[in-house]
Amino acid sequence: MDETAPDVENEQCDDLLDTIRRGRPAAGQDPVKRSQIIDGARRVFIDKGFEAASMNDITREAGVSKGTIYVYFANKEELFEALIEEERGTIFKNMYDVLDHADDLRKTLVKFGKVLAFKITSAKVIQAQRTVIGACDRLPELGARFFERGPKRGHDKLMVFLNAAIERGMLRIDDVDLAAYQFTDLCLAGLFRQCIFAYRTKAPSQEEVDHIVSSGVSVFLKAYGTESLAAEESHQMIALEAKR
Amino acid sequence: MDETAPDVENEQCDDLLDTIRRGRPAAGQDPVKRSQIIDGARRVFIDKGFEAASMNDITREAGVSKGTIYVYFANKEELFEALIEEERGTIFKNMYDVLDHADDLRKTLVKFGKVLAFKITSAKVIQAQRTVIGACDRLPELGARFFERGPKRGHDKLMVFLNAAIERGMLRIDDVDLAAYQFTDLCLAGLFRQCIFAYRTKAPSQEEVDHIVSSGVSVFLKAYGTESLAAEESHQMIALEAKR
DNA sequence: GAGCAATCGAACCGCTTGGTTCGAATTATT
DNA sequence: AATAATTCGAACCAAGCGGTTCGATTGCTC
Repeated sequence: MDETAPDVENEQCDDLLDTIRRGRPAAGQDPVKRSQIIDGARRVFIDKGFEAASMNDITREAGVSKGTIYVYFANKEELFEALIEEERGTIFKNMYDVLDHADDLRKTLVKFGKVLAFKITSAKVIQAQRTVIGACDRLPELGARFFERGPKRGHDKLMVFLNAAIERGMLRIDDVDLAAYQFTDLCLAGLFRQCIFAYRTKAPSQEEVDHIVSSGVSVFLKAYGTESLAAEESHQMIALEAKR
Repeated sequence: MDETAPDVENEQCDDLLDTIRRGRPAAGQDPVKRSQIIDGARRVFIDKGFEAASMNDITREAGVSKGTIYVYFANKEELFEALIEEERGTIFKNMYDVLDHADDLRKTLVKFGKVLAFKITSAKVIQAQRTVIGACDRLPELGARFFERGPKRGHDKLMVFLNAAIERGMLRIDDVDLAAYQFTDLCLAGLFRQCIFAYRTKAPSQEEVDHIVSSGVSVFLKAYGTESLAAEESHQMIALEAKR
């Protein structure tokens, strides 16, 4: 690290002290203004892509002067990275909660699959992903970070869930890591590639997603479900028919 | 159509006649020069993306004067589209031949899956796909066309193959269209999204692809294989063990 | 070797880019 | 009301953009 460079963390600390002392955010520290800028940036970046988006567009869209933007963000790349970081957070937040209150295995998988498929193929998320993908030749670490802290983190949570199901004797899986990827891709079955290349004006319909996911879960369970899962399910079936 | 505009097709025809008559390509008709331009364009577009690539870069890289480029292509977009059109052709050409000389079902599916996974996740193809994805907000029809004439066409061939296997009583599938997507995505199992966001410097190893594909085919056949497939496979197994 | 046409290469156009600067206006604390 | 500092807005910069033009050059055909 460059020894002559000012220590960023101390600087921020000083700014924070200033804020407390004077009851007013220091330059480039007001979170409201910051959001305002990022909100404008989001609209511009996402529908123009990184390269085509101009700082002047963002200025206009955010209703903030150019000078101010450069107080909050050193340059275009830094602004973009901050935006994507936030975007990633909101996209993947709570996406995997379904896995925590598990009841029936099949039902849980279907519920999870639907949430996943819907989120990942929604217009907003597809556009955001396109923007990241388009920029990730120029900013290689951005794409890697996006994947690592987004999809990958969810993948890990899914693995934990699958391992628990294995423990309970409901699944038999050799390579859980691979199986988790297979499950995710079964739930998306063509949707992701189709959407990312040719988003069909509107998102896939509820019915379409339902059909794909329930079929995907069936395939997954036929491959990895154990006899005791089958027994439990037929037991439920009988109970259901008895009720009828 | 604009009646005053010269008829493009007749113009090309005249040019062709000129070529034959004079033994020399007409302006903007020399296929060698055309390739030379596209080759340069490929290098620039693919590693800079559509927006960031400049016509001057391409001029330099192709070793062709700017004026000449504009004789062959009306503008940047047209050049880019021509490039992608060619790229799509070379990527997907022969990719589905494996399906034509079918012998053993599982073996054929594995062979096909490997070809698919390798192609789609190779460095060159990933970069090309990124470029298309990055540009497809600005050129929406390009992405749609790419998908339609590339992945979609292969998908259709796979459906034909699956239908034949159903006819032979080896598979039992309700929704063949969906099943074909499931198969493709089972063979890629996470690879595509992983590569497109965070290409890990080198392509997935042969072993990795082998593992993923053979596992994917197993899942697929457990879900959709019939008893007669199982019978045939166990029959082969017995023959194999007898030989040992 | 004469004639012709495609290619070259450089200059040029108007425009936009990311980024910078600075005095004026605004805002909140004291 | 005085003070201090953030924000504004507009002008400004050099650079690069896609695209065009045109005379010089090259290389082929006859």
